Amino acid sequence: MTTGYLPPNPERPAVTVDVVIFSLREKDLKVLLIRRGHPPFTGKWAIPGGFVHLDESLDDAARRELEEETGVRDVYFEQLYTFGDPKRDPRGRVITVAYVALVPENVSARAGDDASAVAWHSVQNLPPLAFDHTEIIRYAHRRLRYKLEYTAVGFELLPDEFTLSELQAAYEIVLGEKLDKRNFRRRLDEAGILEETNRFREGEGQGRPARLYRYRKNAVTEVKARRLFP
Amino acid sequence: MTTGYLPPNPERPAVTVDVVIFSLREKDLKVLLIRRGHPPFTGKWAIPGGFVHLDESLDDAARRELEEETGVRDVYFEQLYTFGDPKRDPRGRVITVAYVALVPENVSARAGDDASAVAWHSVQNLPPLAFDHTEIIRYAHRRLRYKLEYTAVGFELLPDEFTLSELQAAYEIVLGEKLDKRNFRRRLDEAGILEETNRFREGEGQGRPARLYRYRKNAVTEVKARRLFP
DNA sequence: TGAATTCGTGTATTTATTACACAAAAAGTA
DNA sequence: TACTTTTTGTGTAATAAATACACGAATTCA
Repeated sequence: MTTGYLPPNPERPAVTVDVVIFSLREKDLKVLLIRRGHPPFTGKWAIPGGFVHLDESLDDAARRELEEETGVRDVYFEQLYTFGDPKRDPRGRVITVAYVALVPENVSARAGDDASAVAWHSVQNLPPLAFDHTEIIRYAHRRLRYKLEYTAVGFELLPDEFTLSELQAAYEIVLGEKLDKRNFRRRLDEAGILEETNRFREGEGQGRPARLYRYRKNAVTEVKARRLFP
Repeated sequence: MTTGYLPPNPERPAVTVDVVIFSLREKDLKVLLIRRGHPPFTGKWAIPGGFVHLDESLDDAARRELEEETGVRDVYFEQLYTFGDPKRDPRGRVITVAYVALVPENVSARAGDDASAVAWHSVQNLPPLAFDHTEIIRYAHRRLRYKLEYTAVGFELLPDEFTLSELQAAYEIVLGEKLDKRNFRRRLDEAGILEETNRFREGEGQGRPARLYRYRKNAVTEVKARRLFP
């Protein structure tokens, strides 16, 4: 602490981070919800979150919440928006910094301390949620669709190796529209963000085995000059 | 206050809003800076901001700060990003929700309570700034360039009526590149977001007077299907 | 009245996007 | 083992969008 005014304690809002965790499951875009075990909104579904510790950055707080609920580190996440309506929490003034995270299907959820249950819910069919979490999820979904068109973020929803059909299906689920197979592949090819492996997805389906691809980590992902999928 | 845990006072961060106010002046993109009159960073330049009151929303706090420094209401502004590094303020933990605002050239700055001076500075040539404000301005500038390509936000930097050349110059300054006059005008025409007036900018230059246009308020501005200026 | 300046307009070329179909490889079944 | 079913992987022509580019008209200034 150096000199200088800071507001006395009772005048400070509380600050939380809340994380919208997306994952593709059962051919649907799902979001991880917890059933609240404490007031307010006990028994209601909510996105995971918690108070920001005094010595951790916002990103660190989001990472911590994410790991508590999924056990995973090193997944894609980014800050979404900060929600600060004075009435959004009945306990008093709570400002929340919302994050979005993308995890692949092989990541499983686990209930944290203050949740009585955890489950994946389709974004198309959300239960009534605590706080303004419905609004937050809607906002996150809009941002995800948007980012998918411009950046290579779609890979974050798939395991390390995937077939082109799986990747296309992922895009179709998030964007909510069918894509043309050949045009989709041409775009990926031009973008140069994939590398092919010598392995194939065999035995699973009943047709011809598809080649497995992997995302080139050194590919420039952010702020493409052109849309990836117009 | 209903039941439910909230962290006790000393564990809460302080929360501010800071506003990056952009304006076009002297054929340059400028940002409004205040010279700090109190610790920390007394005498250093900073973007205007202040603590969020317990009973106001974040947008309201940003609007209030904006009005204090410029005297204007009803200008374009939007939330930018929330900066929360634990070390960003030497007084202790202060999280800031950053905003961007766009004001036309006819708006003038005025020093608030805790500023010893106010001035417009070119974003190309910023003085050393307090806190992480250099980073915040950089981020805001990137977002502005980006938004300009996709939305009709450029009008917010001009007065109600403007010539097409003035509008083009505004875009060129923010984007940092020359645009083709005929292509620029065709795009505006196709977008259908302008309406022409019967008035002309006369006497000011030495060439042929240019027609004045105005932005059609009912035009759909957000999330164009196509880029406005690719 | 002529020189200088800014305004306002159209077309041809290049590039990007879209729409569309079939043979090859494997699995399942009779 | 042959036949059916399913999924993979590939190219081209038509349409739409983006770019590059020049000059006469209207005004001010000397």
